[in-house]
Amino acid sequence: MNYDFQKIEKKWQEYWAKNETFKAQNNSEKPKYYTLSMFPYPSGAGLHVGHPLGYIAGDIYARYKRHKGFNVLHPMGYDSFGLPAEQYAIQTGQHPAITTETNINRYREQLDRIGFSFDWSREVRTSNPEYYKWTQWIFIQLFNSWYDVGADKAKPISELVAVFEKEGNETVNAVCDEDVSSFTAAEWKALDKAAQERILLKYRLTYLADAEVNWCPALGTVLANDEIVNGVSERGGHEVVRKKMTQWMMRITAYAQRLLDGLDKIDWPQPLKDSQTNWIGRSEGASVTFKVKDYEANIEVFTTRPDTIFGVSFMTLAPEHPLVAEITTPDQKAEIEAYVEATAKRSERDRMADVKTISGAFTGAYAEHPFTKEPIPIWIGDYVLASYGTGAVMAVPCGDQRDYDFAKHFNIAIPNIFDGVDISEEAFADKANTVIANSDFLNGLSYKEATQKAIAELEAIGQGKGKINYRLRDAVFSRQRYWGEPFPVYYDANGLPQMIAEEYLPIALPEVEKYLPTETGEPPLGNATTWAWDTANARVVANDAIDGKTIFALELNTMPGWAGSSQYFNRYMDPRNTETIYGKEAVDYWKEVDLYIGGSEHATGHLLYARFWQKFLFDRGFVPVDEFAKKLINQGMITGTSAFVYKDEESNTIYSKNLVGDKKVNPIHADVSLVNASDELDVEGFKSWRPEFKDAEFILEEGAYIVGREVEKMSKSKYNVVNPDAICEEYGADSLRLYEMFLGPLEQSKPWNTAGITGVHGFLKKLWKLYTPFMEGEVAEVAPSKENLKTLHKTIKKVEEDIENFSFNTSVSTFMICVNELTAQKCQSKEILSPLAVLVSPYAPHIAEELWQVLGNTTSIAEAAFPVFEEKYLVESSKEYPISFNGKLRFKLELPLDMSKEEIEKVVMEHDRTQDYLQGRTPKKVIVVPGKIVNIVG
RNA sequence: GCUCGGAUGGUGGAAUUGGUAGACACGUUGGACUUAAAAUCCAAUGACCAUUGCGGUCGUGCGGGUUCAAGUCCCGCUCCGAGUACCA
Repeated sequence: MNYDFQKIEKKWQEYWAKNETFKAQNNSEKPKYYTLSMFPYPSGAGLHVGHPLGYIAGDIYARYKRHKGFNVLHPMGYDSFGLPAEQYAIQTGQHPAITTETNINRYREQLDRIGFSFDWSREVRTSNPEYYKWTQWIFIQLFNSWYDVGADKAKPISELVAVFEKEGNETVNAVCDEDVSSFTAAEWKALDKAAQERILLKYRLTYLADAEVNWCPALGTVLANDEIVNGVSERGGHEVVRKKMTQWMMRITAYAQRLLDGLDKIDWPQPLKDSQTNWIGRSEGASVTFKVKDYEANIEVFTTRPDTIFGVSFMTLAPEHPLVAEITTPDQKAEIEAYVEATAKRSERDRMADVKTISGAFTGAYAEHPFTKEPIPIWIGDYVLASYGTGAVMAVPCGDQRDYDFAKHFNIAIPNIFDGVDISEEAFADKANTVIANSDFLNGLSYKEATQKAIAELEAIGQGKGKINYRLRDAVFSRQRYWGEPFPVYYDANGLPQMIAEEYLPIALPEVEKYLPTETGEPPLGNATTWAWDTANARVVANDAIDGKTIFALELNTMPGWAGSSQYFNRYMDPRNTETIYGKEAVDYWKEVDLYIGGSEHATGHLLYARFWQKFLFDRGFVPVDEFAKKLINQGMITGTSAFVYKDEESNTIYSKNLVGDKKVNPIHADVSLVNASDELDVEGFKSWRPEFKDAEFILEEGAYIVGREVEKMSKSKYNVVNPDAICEEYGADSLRLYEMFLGPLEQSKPWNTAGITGVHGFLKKLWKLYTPFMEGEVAEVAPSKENLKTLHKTIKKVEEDIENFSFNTSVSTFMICVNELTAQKCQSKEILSPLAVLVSPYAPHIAEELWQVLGNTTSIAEAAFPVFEEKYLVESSKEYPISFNGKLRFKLELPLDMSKEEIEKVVMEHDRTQDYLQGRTPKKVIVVPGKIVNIVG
């Protein structure tokens, strides 16, 4: 009987679906285990072999945990809002929902073929109204919350209002906008409703603000910082400019410290934690207030080096700093204005690309040094960023290279305040070796001592205090796009945002004629004609009904891509709940994701925002834990192995790789499916694939055309994409699963080369062969031999260790060794073959199910317990000792393991070969490590 | 520039606390089976030298060091990859 993988795989995929084998229950006697793979954006291109890598690893772990007696939750869904479907809609007029549906169906087919143990009954799609209802719901909760710094948690806004009514805002310590002024209870009560609303907006965890945003004209939307790579949009690589717009913002900065602290509690890869740490960018220092001379204004700066305060010789403001226009003297006005205008014109990208050119302008104004009272010239320069700290720095040229360069360029004094340091060539920024000089009360102190002293003195004169600053900014939450979650928001007669009551959610995405911005520059939802909120009847009505009394305009922006993905892992716990976001029982039972697998590219996007929302939901009592994923693993990328043919530049001749020599040739990508395992090209296939080369002359070597190979990113344009369907067709899903694991360590990036798959496919055939006696009829009960048991238990031990360590590649090798050994032993014992099938089943579930059935079982192997390793089968009585001389292995000697050190030395020294090597010399030393090695020195 | 990874045969990669480097596969070569091919099976396969057999020298990016013993530990470099970037 042949190994008919097509038939077997289809059979068991149908069985699992029909019997709902992997459906998870929200309560069980068993311990719970929640393993999750990051859900995909269903793109039009479908899956290539790189995509399922993490899913396969997660699936192996899920199946393993099931065998180990856990109640396993292993769901899958789709992050189905996003730009590509919308771009396609703009080009073709096709509704993104239709494109998305088609793509999802294609994904589902591809996923089903690979034999995943997903609980599809829990599938979520972020673009489904039943799902985004709850994304909108969370937005409302954020709107109705503020951050209490004292309690270090988010609280309902109603509690804040209660405080305002009782004692005003003086006692309130909240994370809020910087421009809140203080008021008493009486003053608060005297305000009208709209004025109160305006104040509350400054406290809410999501709020409207006029923000400098990254505007991408080509995409017609703003982008978050993490959506910009190298100054251009991550998607499409379009130009990004700065623009001021009213946007919904998320007060993630309230959580900066907790997001940082939480990293210590979770088992995530260090590089990922590092990039979150850098992104949050905590720095300790002081805020210092400088008075502007002859002017009623102060300049606040943040510095990490308050110890160098006596080294300040100028100040630099960002060109966008609000004080610039005010303090500039008439003489300098023209110059400053020209400079401000010039920098505004430069795109962020230009400014970044060109960090070497030093530019700036003098405002004509002076600040006053807090201690010496000396005048300090105030400059502006684009090396100071408006978005970091206060947008102003106290420049200490002797201690900071940027300040140093600026000072040199503009001929500003560079006072030296370091003891015994030469600063004629460059600034001195070494904190550890700092000794302060020429600094009044700080003289002779180290960095640490001087910092403390300086802060204390600044506090004493009321011009500064210790401060912790974060690089993390509040996140822009509005997108000027169609295909995203609509906000559950309308704008009342005062133009103030109002939340729609929870009971009327979801607010469904309206239909539009065109997916482009409107002629007046409004977002695509501006094209909707039925997009107004009727407060009296609580429903969406036509725009022409807007009367400013009971019917109002709805929000035109939509939410960003990360909104839906910041809560899906919780929703899987209770995905069909229509009453609440998830039942308390469900979320108390599953608590958090035990194992999360996904790409490292989400380090500062999805994974940071999701942690933020989780902490918020925790504060407000909606979830029981404040970190959503205990352990996280990044799967590496699978790269493609591109193939090249070499066409002569002059003629229509194409040379085989090793005949190119010094000839001038153009490498041309050949489709990898036209190349065999020996790098030989199917020339006829190539000619019909690229008809422009049908008359080309192919110069072969030894009768074949050999292509060049190069590892590149897997992409359509490089013709190196390998489709998992094709692999399933030719070798089967079990081979695909095994091979993806066999390629190398999960976390590492590695090239795909289809040629190697014959190895694992051959292994499955050999495995199948071991069981063939049971397919052909009755097999007499055979007791396992000692070798059989040793092979089996060795395998159990290794495979179990490997799975626990996520070292899936080595367990595939272990299976191969096991099957090779059992084949050599002619093993026919059910006591060996039964547990072996279970061991293999997480990796190659289809064949395992089939073999399990062949052995006479009538239930799914998924229910079988994982075999238990027993040490006793591995106990050896002897060991083949390597005998080395001066660390070099010379021969091996089989000796009993219970032999003492002395006895071993005696036997080895008396051995003929030892005497041969020593040639009469007496060794200086003999190292004997029982059970390991013997080394003779001398 | 900074931070974090990594470098082992022709290829992907093994090697637990320092203890037999190259497991397991791919590829290659030779052989068996076959009219032939495919499939399957067997053998060899780090490099170099020797070969009648035994064997020997070198070898984990480079240069040092610790040790009886180093892919593994320490110091100094080179190259490659990822992230980040005027963060005061």
